[in-house]
Amino acid sequence: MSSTPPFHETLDLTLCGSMGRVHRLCRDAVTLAVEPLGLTQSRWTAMMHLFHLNQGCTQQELANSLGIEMPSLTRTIKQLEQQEIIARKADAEDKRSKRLYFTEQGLQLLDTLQVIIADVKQHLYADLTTEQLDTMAHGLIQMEQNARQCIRHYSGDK
Amino acid sequence: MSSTPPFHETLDLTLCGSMGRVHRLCRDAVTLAVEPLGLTQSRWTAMMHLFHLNQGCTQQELANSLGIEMPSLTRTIKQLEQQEIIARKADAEDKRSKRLYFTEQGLQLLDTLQVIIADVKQHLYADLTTEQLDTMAHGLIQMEQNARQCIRHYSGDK
DNA sequence: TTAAAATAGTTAGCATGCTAAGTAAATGGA
DNA sequence: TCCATTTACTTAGCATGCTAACTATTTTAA
Repeated sequence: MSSTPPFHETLDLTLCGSMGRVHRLCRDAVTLAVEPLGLTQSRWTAMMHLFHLNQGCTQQELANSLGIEMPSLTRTIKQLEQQEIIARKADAEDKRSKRLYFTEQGLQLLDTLQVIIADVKQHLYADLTTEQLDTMAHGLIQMEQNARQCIRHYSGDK
Repeated sequence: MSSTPPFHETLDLTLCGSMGRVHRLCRDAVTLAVEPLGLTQSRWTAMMHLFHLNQGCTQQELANSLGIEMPSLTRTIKQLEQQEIIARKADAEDKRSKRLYFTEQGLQLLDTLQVIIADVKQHLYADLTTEQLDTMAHGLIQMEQNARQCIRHYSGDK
């Protein structure tokens, strides 16, 4: 027994591959469930984050919340605007900024979306205890910090 | 205290967003570290998996190991072949299959790659105990199963 | 034995992340 | 005050995942 490798070593080369795979699968599950609403992953994710940030935030704030870069968000915002789910209004104070709001229809769609996502989430978390989920969440945060430091190490510092 | 929500609830809407983010960051960290070798993420990942499968496997087997679809792999294989890191040889038994082998240079590159990845991995896992990593690995497997079932639920079964 | 179904691989084109480089507005220091 | 820097956002184009649809081969079954 003492020579058995730790379980996670057997799973994947860096755990990263598994995370990518689980990420894609969870994403696909939700996207499939919300398919009737005509939303892709990037769109429903942005909607959920906009809801949690409260309306009226800037694109920069939303991008930070999503953990993606601005250009990635620009495309999604444009689509949501074309679908008339959200509206962009120039900030009166700072003419560079655009603030984001749900339209009337957008709010209705959001309601439906929330219900569906809550349901899917239950399925995704099935058979996982709160302790397990919390351990995973803490681990993810730690790995995120490690990775960022690692990136700094290999790029900036030479 | 009793009304405090579980930690993972505060982290992200579905944990999926975090996984995607950590996945991208880990991937970037390794890719940056192996940059001198001229390899992108999909290429070094494929090399590592090919090594673990032993040479001579088919593209289908490698795709399964990587958890990606065939067309995604085709592109990567083509690049690795152009870089003369791997070679494809038609199977004598089954003319549809192509078996994958490292070239001489490919093997040398692999050696260097392994050393670098082992190093990066240490950084990425810093401050995480074996127990934590194992819990995460088990959780990921469970979530992967849940997601697959969920996808079946929303697509096939109606 | 031969036509239908399954399997290995490819090509074409979409979704979503990224970086690099550009525009317009705000800010800060000479 | 005014030019240089910074900031918010956009555009262009790449990397890597995907599905759909095609070819060629193998297997299955009538």
